[in-house]
Amino acid sequence: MPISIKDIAQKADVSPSTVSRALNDHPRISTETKKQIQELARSMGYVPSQAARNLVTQQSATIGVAVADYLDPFYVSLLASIEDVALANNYDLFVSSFYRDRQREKKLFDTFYEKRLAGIIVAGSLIDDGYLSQINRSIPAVLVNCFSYPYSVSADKLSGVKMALEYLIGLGHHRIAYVSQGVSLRSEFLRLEGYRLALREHNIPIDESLIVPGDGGVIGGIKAVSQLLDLAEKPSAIFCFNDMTAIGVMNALQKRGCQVPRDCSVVGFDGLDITGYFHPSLTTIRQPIFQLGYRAAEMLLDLIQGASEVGAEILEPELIVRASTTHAVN
Amino acid sequence: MPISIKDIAQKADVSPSTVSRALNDHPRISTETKKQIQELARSMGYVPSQAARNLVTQQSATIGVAVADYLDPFYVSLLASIEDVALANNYDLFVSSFYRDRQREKKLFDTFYEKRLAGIIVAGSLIDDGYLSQINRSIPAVLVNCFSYPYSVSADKLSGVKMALEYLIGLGHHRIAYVSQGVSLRSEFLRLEGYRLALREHNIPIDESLIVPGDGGVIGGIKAVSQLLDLAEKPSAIFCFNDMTAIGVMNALQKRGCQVPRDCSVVGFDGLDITGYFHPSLTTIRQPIFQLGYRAAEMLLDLIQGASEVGAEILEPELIVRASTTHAVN
DNA sequence: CTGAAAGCGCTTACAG
DNA sequence: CTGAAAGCGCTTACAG
Repeated sequence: MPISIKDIAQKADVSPSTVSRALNDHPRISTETKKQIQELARSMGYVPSQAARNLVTQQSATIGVAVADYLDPFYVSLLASIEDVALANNYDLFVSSFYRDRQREKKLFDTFYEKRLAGIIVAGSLIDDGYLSQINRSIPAVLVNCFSYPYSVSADKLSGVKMALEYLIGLGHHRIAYVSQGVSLRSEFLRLEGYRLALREHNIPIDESLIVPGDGGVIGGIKAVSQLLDLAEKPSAIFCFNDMTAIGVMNALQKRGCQVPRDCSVVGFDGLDITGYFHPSLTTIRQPIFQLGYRAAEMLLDLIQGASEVGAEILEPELIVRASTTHAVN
Repeated sequence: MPISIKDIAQKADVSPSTVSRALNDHPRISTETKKQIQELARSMGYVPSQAARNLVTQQSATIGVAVADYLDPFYVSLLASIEDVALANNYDLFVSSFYRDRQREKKLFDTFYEKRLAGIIVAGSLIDDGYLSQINRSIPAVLVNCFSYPYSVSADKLSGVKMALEYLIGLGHHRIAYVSQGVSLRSEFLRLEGYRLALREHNIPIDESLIVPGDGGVIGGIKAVSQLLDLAEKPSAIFCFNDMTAIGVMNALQKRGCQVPRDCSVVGFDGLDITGYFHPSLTTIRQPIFQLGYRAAEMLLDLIQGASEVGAEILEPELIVRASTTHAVN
């Protein structure tokens, strides 16, 4: 049985109210008794009950974070930056992954609500706008990479994809494949849009057989390659939905005896640290992951503290040229 | 203001007790009113307050998980398997990383206790046995890879290291370097012990200059390599504390023009999926990560449900031979 | 099968 | 500056 405020009060011969005030650094309390009680509490090994506190204050000092998949390092890095801000502001984090599953994502909101969390951050949501707009009624929420949501912070996907494509086109590539996520979400839509736009602007005809589905992970990238290498006219470069996909793509190419970048250039998307250590190191579009998480947390904190409008921020991605890309031979 | 059990009671014209019973599937309640109330609750969008429930029942249905570093995929995979078990048993997870920092790890225990969590799992603890033994007084705890703790599940490090070393020795390697974690914890001690033991058994003299410190991550591996390549007599194989270290080691070797495995073999430890996609793919000792997490969660659940003894389990690792190792040329 | 009552451990107006 | 009291939203013996 944990010791309570009452136990301390009894031992200190004061009322529980006084103990509570001492422990919470309330102004209306004599410095002396405050110190005494704090000391006593420590010596008794007192640890407050969050449940009791949350119940009476009708709020909790924990922030919920739902991410699409924490087996993807992108989300883990995001988490780390959110955690930085949260901890610095005395919030803790309740983290959960919905493993790219809509049903699990929806269930998470119930869990968050049962905990009466102070606010939530969702990254990689699979739920459409209609549902998302409901969230906000009860708990402040900030979305990452879902810029249609009023409170959100996103990387400019369209611009990122165009950077990648223009870079490849500049290297002389004309047959550029795209390995998608395989699920029609906005993040997918934007990349595809950017892909088509960039090609069109450079008068490169769009060959639909070069657009193959992945699954957002390594396996999807591997499967996509076997499809692409069976094509009569193979691609000279492959642009991937994200870095995990690109890892699979590079691996599969190398397994099939196709040298990267000599025989085929590969470009990823995300800018995961780990891709810098691959051989060859991966050329990729870096999302400002740290900033994304940092701002999301800051905006959420503002919202929690009563700000009525925090807006939707869009951050610029960046092209990181490494060793997985080179000129087209022709 | 969220709606409460009282609101439902009023609308249904019954007492709050009845509502509580209906919602909790209590046996002593008529099937009809139960259904009615459940239906009503749903239609009113009722979501129970965990704080209130936890306060009155004096426990919570959430399990705390503390991991050393969730930027290391090892811990993320572990988390995923723990989550499987927890969710299947209607527990949710409160996860936190202490980023290989003792102080942060200690603070976590306070947080766990404030939440009156049902139990905790710690992986990669930096705290010594003395402190660990205190944890158990208040909250059931299971440790992962800390087999001196009474309730724990660990991979047999010593045996794993010997497998790796014997494999390399079998390939004809005599100058085998070891890149450590750089912190003297049991997990480090065991690896070093296994390293020395294996060499001694095969009458290979131990050259202390071949034992260099890493940091458990990629950067440490990179730094270690520059130290090793400056040696007059270079190693022909490098055994690494873990896979992340090995990734750094491979990268640094390749950067210095040293081909893996032709010029130097590399062996990791952990068996992370991602290392199978590197080029060359990494030979490594696979810890049974899934089993580790799965059993830890099961044991904790047993403990929570009153089991007095769950013991300390030790699981066997496995050598995965891939492409980063080959015969010594001599 | 159902209700009234007590209580979980806190916080916070309200008096003094 | 301090205390007595009420109440947060539930659960659960105790009666009936």
